Amino acid sequence: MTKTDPEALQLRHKPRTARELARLMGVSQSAVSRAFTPGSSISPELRQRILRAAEELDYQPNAIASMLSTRRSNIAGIVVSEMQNPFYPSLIEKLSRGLQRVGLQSLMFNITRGSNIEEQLLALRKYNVDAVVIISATVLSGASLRWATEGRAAVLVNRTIPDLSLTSVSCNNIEGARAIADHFYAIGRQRVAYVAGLPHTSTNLERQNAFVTRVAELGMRLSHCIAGGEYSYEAGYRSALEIARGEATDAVFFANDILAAGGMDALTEAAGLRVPEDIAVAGFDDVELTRWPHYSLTTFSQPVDAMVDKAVELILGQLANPELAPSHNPLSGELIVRRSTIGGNTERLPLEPANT
Amino acid sequence: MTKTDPEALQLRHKPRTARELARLMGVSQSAVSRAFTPGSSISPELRQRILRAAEELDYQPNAIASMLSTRRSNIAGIVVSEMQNPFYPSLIEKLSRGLQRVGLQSLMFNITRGSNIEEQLLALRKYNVDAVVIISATVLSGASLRWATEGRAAVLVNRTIPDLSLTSVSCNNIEGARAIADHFYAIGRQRVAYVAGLPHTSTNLERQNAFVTRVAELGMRLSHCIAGGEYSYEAGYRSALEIARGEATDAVFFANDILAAGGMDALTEAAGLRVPEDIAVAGFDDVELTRWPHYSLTTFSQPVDAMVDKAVELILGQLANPELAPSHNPLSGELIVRRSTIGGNTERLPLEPANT
DNA sequence: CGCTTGTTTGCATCCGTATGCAAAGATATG
DNA sequence: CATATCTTTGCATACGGATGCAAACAAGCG
Repeated sequence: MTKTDPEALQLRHKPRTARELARLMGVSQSAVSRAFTPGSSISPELRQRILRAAEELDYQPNAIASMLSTRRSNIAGIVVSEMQNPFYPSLIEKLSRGLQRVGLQSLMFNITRGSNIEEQLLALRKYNVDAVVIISATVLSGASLRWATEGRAAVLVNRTIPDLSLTSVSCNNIEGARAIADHFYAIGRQRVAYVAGLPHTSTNLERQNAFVTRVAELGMRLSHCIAGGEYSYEAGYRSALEIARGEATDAVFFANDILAAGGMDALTEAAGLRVPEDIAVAGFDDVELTRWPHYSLTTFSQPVDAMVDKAVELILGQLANPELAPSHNPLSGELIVRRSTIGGNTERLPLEPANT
Repeated sequence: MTKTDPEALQLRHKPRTARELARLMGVSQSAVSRAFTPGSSISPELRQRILRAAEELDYQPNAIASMLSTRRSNIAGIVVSEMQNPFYPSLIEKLSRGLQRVGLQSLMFNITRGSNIEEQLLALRKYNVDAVVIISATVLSGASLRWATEGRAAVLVNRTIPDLSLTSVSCNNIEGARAIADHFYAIGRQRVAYVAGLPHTSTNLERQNAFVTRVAELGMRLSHCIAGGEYSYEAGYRSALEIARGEATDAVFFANDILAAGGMDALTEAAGLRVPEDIAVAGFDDVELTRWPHYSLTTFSQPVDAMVDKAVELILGQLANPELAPSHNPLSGELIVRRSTIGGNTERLPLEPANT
C-alpha cells in the first residue's frame, strides 16, 4: 500500500487528469474514475481518500472525456426564441435551474429570424445533447423538430404539436380563455373582442378558439377578432385603436400580457376610454408588469413552476425509457383579477409584491 | 482507387463515425477528419467527395470527440443573473448570436440567489469552456471570477473590476450620467435627485458618482440621493414616493429604465405630479418600454451592438493570444430625449417603431 | 533521367474517462 | 482449514476524431 503523504502531494504540480492524480496517490486511474462515479464499485474509504485529495489538489474530472466515454452529455438544449417577451426569461431561468437540479446543464439555442436555424439544429445534434426543451412557439416545423430531437428526450413547453408526435407541457389555454370569457360575462360585459398574437401558434389558436366558443355559449357578442400578428406592445396598441374606432366593445381579451399592455395604453391614452368603466381588458401569462399599478391587469396566470417541474419529470422519464409514448400535458392555471376588469380604488395604488 | 458507387452507399446503414464513413468510401479516417477541418492537408477533390457523401448519408463529426482531441470546446459560457431586467435578454440574444458567428456555442449559466454559485462555476471549468462572458452585475466576487476564468478567455460585460485584472466592456456610464445631468441643466432644472440601483455594482457606482459630480459642477442642487437597493419597478416606485414626500425636486435620474418606470408611475399616479412639467424623469439603458407612449422615457442608450462586437473581438483576441493584457473598454452611448423630460404633444402619442 | 521539392494520403497514436473482465483480497460456510 | 461467495482493485480497451510522421505520388529542374 503506497499511502502517500498529503504534504508531499502539495509540492508537485496540480494533476490535470485522473491518471496523474492516480499516480500521485499510488492508485489506479480506474479508482479515481470510480470515486467520482456514484454507485460504482469502490470502497468508501478509498473513495473518500481520493475525493479529499482531488479537492486538495483542485482536480476535477474532464466532462468532455466522460461524455465521450459514456455517450451521455448531461446537457439539455433549450431552443428559444422571442426572448423579448418577459414571460420567457423567467421560464427559462426556472427551467435551467430545474434541469440543473437533476444534473443537466442547459445549452441555449436562440432561434430568431436573424439566425441560421438549420445550423442551430445541427449544433443541437453535434453537441449530442441528451435532451431538448423547445420553448420557441414559432419558426420550427414539426418535421425539423422531429429531426432535431430524433433519438433523444424532448419536450415542448408552451406549445404543442397536434399530431402528438412530441411530448408537450403547457398551460391549459382552453381553461384560461374560458375563464376570461366567464369573467367578462360575470362582470356584465356583452360585446367582447379578441386580439390574437402570433398566428398559427398553438397558444394563440387554443386561446382564440376557446374564447370565441365560450363567448358564443354565453350569448355575448364577439365584436372584433383581430389578428395582432405578433406578441408585441405595438401590435396590441394598433389592434386596440382599431377596436376603439370600430364597433362598440366593452371588453377585450388580448392573447398575452404584452399585447394587453399596448392595448390598454392605446385605449386610455390615445382613444380616451376609461378602463374598465368603458372597456375591460384582460391578458394572459401574468408577467410582472401586470402587477404594476399603472396596468393592474386581469390575466390568466400560467403555472410556470408546475410546468417546469413537469417538463423535467417528463425528460427524466424519457431518459430512463426512450420508448415512452409522447403525451400532451396541459396544466391548470389561475385567473388573476385586477383593476383592468373590476376597477377599484385607484387612490391607494396598491403596489403588489413581486412573486418571484 | 475505390470509387464507391453512391447508390450502393444508400443501401447500407448510416455511418455514425468517421471511421465508418471512411470504410464505406474506401478512404482513411484521417481523410474524413481532414475533410471537415478547414485548412488541413487534403485535396479539394477528395474533400468534396467526402463532404458530399457525408451530407448524403447524414454523417456529422461528433463534437464531443473533437473537443477531447483538440482540447478546444468551442463553447463560450455566459454567466448571467437578473434576467428579469429586459435589458439582459436582448443583450444575451445578441451576444449569443455574435459568438455563434465566430463558431462559439453559448452555454448559459444562471447565477441567482437560489442557485448554487459554487457549483455553477465548477461546471464552467468542467465543461471546459474556451471563453467566459460574465454579464451578471452582482453576486460574484473578484476572486471567484478569477478562479472561474483562470486559463481561458474572459470578458465582463456591463460591469468592471476596478483592479483591471479582467477585461471588460461596458457602456460609458460616466459619459451617460453626465449627459443626463447636462440635459437636466439644459432644460432648466435646478433641484435634481438620483435613485440608485444595486449598490456596489460598477454600473451603479459609476453612474452615481458621475451624476453627482456633474450636478455639482453645474451648480444644481442634489435634493435626494436614494438607495433604491435593486434594479426593479418596485424600488423605483418606493424611491419616487420618498422623493415626492421630501424636499422639492424638479428632475430625477433613475439608475436604469425599470426603476424609472416604477418611479414615473409613482410620481404621476400616486403623487399626482405631472411629468415633465412638475418633475422630469430620466432612466438608463433604453429598453423597449422607454418607447411606449405611456412612458416615453428620456434615457441613455447603451450601445448594445457595439458592446457585443467588442466583447467578441476581445474574446477572439484572447483566444489567439492568451497573454493579452486585460483592458477596460467603455463605449459611447447616446442620449435619447423623450417626453419624460421635454414634454410635447401628448395627443398624437407617436408609437415609435421598435429598433430590434 | 535522376534528384529535389511539394502535395496527398494513410498509419499510428493520443486526448481523458468509463467499464468489462479477471485477479486479489475479504468474509462466510461447512 | 479449505472452499465458495462477495467485494475491491487494476488492467486493458473503447469512445470518435485530430495530427505528427513517413510513405506515396506528382511536379519542377538541371
